[in-house]
Amino acid sequence: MQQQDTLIVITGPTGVGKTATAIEVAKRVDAEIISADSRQIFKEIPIGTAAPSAEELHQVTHHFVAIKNLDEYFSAAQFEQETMELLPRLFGRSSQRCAVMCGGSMMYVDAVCRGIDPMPTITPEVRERVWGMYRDCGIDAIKAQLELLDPDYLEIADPANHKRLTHALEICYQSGQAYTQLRTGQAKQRPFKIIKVGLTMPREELFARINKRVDAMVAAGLEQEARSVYHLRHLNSLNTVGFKEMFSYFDGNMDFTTAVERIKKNTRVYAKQQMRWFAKDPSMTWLTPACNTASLISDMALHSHA
RNA sequence: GGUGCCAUAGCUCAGUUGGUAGAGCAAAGGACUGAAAAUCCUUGUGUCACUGGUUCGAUUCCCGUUGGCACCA
Repeated sequence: MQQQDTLIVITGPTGVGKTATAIEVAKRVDAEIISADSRQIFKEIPIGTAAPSAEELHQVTHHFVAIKNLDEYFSAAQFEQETMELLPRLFGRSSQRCAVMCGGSMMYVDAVCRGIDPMPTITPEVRERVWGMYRDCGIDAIKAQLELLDPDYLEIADPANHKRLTHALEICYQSGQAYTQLRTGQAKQRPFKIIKVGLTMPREELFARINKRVDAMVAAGLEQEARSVYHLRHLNSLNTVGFKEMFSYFDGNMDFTTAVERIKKNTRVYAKQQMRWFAKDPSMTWLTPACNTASLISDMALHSHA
């Protein structure tokens, strides 16, 4: 029987051990790895983003790791599109017709597994127009515009979340339609089987691992890495746990020890946010990392039937 | 040993002219459809150190105990 094209998704909170598991699974099913990580995609920040090591990258071919400059725009939608284009080639190269996607960026994982509604890409002009309005006139000006162009969204939106509100207005301006009209929430059908695995472990254990990993990052030269990109600190790609705290230290707003403590804390907070998001996903199979985890996952992919 | 000050949330502290208490941080819960490691929302019961006294009522005043800090010996 012909093996069906299968995407094995390995996700879970930061620090749980996704990278190592994914590499082992990829070897077992003769697959390449797609990284679903919104920060590891950038060059120049491998330490702070806990990117796969050179050795790990050498063991299995990875995609979407260290391919963008820090000032390049990238988004979940772009990730969806590029991944969908890439996947047929990866299935074709795998004797088991498998690919592995590994990462904890929640929107990226969903973008590929379920899809995102088509929306126009915001031009720099529109972005500047809306953000200029927000800067100069505040959130109420944004709300007033939405009241005119998309009152339905204003109704359901979080009134304090300026990012959501400005984004909605950007879409309205760019598309000439209400943002709400473009949002269907409909999941796309994918032409391959998806095995979605969430790695998890007791919170206490995960937090201990996170703390330890941050210490390891510091030992590996996080401070130096952060200094090397300090001049780009205004970029979204560096609005990232591990870097914003270091920048704060460089600016004299906190001492080094405090910065490291805050990185640990913010990483823990991020991990909880991921767990919360993934917990709502009914299609997820949860596993605790153990010595047989990779073999369990490959068996799920190779022996199940769609 | 003597004198003075302190003891309140996980931590740092505020406060109650006597009617059982609240900030910051930490922590917890939640939202999320094109910047998502982003962005945003919600949540404070704790023997007010212990024992006894005064009082209708004590975390608040008084006696003592314990612990801490400072100064004097």
